[in-house]
Amino acid sequence: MDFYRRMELVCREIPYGKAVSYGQIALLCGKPKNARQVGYALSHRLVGDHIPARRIVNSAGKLSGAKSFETPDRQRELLEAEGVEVDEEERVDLRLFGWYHTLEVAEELRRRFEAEGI
DNA sequence: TAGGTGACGCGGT
DNA sequence: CACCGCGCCACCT
Repeated sequence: MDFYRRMELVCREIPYGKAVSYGQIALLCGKPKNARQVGYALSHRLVGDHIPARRIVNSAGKLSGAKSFETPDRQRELLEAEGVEVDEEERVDLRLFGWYHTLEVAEELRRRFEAEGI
């Protein structure tokens, strides 16, 4: 299975104005223990730049990858531009802006991976 | 092959 | 709350 190709499809499902953790992405990709790999893929640009990397934060809501953007505050600016509040600690409240995917979304993605042999 | 490094996460304190 | 220790795993020396 191609984890990075899966990541691309999963990331496209993250809604505008929402944020999600590395762990959630890994889970949807079928490898719940690979949260670190999600960060690795993003920092090394292994999944293309057309995915909403700005919406991926750690489980505490912190913008842990901000330093990898054009400028250190770029991620915060992009998120705020779509209505996501970021506090002075570079953190978003996932209870308010977190993306809680449905079982339907998870199954739909699984079917797609299966169908496309990913 | 062995050891080090993280855009990580969880549980304990 | 915060901080810390530890498990985790793909990659890179």
